[in-house]
Amino acid sequence: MSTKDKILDAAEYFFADKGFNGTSLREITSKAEVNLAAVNYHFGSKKELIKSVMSRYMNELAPKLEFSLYKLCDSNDDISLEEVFTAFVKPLLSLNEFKENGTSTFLQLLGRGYTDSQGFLRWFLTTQYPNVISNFVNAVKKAYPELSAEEMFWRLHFTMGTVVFTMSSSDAFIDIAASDFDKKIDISGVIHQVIPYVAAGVGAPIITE
Amino acid sequence: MSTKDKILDAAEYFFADKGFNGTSLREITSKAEVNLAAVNYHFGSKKELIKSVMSRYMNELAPKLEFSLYKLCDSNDDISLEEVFTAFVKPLLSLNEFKENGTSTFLQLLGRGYTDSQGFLRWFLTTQYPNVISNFVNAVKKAYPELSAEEMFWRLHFTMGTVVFTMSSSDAFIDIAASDFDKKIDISGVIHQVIPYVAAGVGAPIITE
DNA sequence: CGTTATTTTAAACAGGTGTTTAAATTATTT
DNA sequence: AAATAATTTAAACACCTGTTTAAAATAACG
Repeated sequence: MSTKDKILDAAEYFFADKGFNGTSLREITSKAEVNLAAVNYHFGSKKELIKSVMSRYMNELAPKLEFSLYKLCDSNDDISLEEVFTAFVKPLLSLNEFKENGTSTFLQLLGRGYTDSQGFLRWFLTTQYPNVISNFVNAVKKAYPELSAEEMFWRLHFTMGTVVFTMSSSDAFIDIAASDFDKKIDISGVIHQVIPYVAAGVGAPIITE
Repeated sequence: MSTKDKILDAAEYFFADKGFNGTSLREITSKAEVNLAAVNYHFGSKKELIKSVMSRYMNELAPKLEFSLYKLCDSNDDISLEEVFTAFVKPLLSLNEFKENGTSTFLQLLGRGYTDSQGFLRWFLTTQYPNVISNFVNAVKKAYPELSAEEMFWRLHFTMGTVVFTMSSSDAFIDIAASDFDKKIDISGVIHQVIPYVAAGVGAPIITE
């Protein structure tokens, strides 16, 4: 394995668990068993390393997600919000074939990206992968055309919050759920719990008053 | 104003904006115009300072919240989930009288507490203020008795995520919304947008399959 | 082989972190 | 007013941070 890949693997491991700010380059290079200076040599800076870690996943996920959402919009049938959110499941779970624990790692990273680092990663994702977002918005529009642009704006951000927050702490939640309900759950189980929730949230009646 | 209060005020200002890890004691003491060593003298450590910042709000909020939720459960009438979440509004908004921008500051702090610092603050809040949680759970149970304990567990965590994530970035969202929709919104506006969403999410039909 | 490139290495850099110390100052109490 | 206690202060502590440097090692190419 190349030095670059060794660094990326070690970086994503710590980034997902402890956030970007909470992870030092020395932790990363020590786990990766490479020299400290290798990060700056291969990536330029820590900020670029963070981008690279996210890009590796996004480049894998974005096309699948775009296609899955596009297909849904393309048909002439009516679609439900549940179907819109279910369109995320297969692409997300396919990350487990891309990398071990890929799905939950990616979702945790996404959560970190939205809370750490004062939103620079949010900017990075929305500018680098705008089609995912626009396809998603189109699908929601088709499923719930009465939703105004403003309500859409808020509800999609609420949804983002639900998913990102849940997933960034998914390991802790899964542990608690396991001990409280004596029931083994994995990341796919959490996803199937969250879909009815966000679908109902986005599909909530429109505020009239 | 006492040194202790000056530190608390400066600390909450930076903590809300940049997180606990992202704020240094030197930033705090410099804004508070007190000596660096004052933090350790008055609070012992940074960790204890974080707890104190949170406690100041929680001690103000917890009794009001408990009472508001308790009153709702106490009546013989049927209650809706919307009513349950609406019970949070007045206590939360009353923080604005307690401190300028108290509501949004507190909610941002809460968001930080759940993502920063690997969950030690989550532990602190759930152990120090358990009655808020249990009253809340009881209210939800009364509004939606068909919900199993496990579904309740997940949906309340999803709700936590929605609120906490939204509020920790509420300033950014409010800015975007203002420029995109030409409409001035404040923290109370966001709260009224989020209630139908979480009420519908928690009230989503039960998964049978 | 010999000569470039590329990559790895140890060391230092400049700056930041939370915390502690002991002396100086202010408040309180006797 | 004198003695004690509480607070504030500047300085240092030990350690960690991302980044840079120049020399050493490895790889690629003519």
